[in-house]
Amino acid sequence: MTERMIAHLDADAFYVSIELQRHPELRGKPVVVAGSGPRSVVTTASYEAREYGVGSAMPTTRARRLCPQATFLPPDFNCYRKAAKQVFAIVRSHFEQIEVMGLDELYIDLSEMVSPRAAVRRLVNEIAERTGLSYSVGIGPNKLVAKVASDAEKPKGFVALTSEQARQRFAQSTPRLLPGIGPKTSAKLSRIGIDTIAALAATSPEALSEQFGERLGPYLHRRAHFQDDSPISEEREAVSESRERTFSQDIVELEAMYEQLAKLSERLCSSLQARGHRGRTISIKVRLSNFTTVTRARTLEKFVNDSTTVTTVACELLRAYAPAKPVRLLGVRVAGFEQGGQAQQSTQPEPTKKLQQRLLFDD
DNA sequence: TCTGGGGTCCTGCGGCGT
DNA sequence: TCTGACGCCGCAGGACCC
Repeated sequence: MTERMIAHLDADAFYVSIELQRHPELRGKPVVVAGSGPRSVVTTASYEAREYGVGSAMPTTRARRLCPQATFLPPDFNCYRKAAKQVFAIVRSHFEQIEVMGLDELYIDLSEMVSPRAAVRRLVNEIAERTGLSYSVGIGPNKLVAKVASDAEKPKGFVALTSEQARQRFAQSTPRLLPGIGPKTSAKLSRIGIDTIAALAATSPEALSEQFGERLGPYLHRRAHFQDDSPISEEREAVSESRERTFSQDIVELEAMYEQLAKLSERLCSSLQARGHRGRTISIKVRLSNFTTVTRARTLEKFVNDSTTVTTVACELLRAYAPAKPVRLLGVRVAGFEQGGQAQQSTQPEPTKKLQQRLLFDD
């Protein structure tokens, strides 16, 4: 097999950068894009705001305490989608094999190219000139190395590494740096004395399997060695779609919950119909005031996408569950879409092999 | 500190048919 | 008729990602 070469392009503070184009007077100042409700969280913070400890997914109330002088702006996803579309069009005009991972990042397969690095440098320059957006670039023999490299020198980074170089460079970093190792796995690793990527790499797959199971164990070992053979794949078919809402105040009355489920089902079904999707499994998600979250599901004989059926089933599931505490979030999901062959057999050996080609471009 | 919304995949378990 | 092994499916929860 010929040596692969993959680039990962990651936008620098994507949403904030777009907001700064509309509000140039805020350049160089702490800016936070966040929802305004009492239970909202931060979507993106400018690098100036990050110096105060503000970060993504942090409750907005906390961000305001940490950096009261920051300008808080509500997210405008339609605008961000437009900008992303423009960037993807530029990338596609120069490269054939790309994989979009969200609004602000993508992979490019450079394997067959003559001078790939120069080509990517030209690309990010062109994106900057035409859109005003800056990107950090990571290049490596696989997606894992490319992804970690793109994050290493943000903003405006350009880092190319082999797997061996990545192993050396990040040897003393926390395993949390590796995509696929989240807070839970990282904490569990720490509990057994593994606090660095080097330590994880030095642990045998067998020993890891004992702790993490037959799949995750060897997977963690490969991650630590920066081994990754997952392909660049253009598109994936969606397998489910959902709508959920956190209420600014917890709901107690069952009738009010039914009303919310009906609204969510309607929103969900109009989107399903627009996409031509129908599914057999309807589920609800209920988050109680103490933050415990439960899901309840029912699989029907027929594929459906009409809001009457979805609402009815969702309400029946809620009635059967009968929440014992006030409810802070309700969600409705339709899964098990028809067509496309039986998606049952997973062709993906990697636990993290999930390509989020989701609701990116519906305005 | 008080935790969004929209996704994917994995794991473990129990029911059921063969 | 009963029992056990096995595989499939649905369900629930968990972990992770952007």
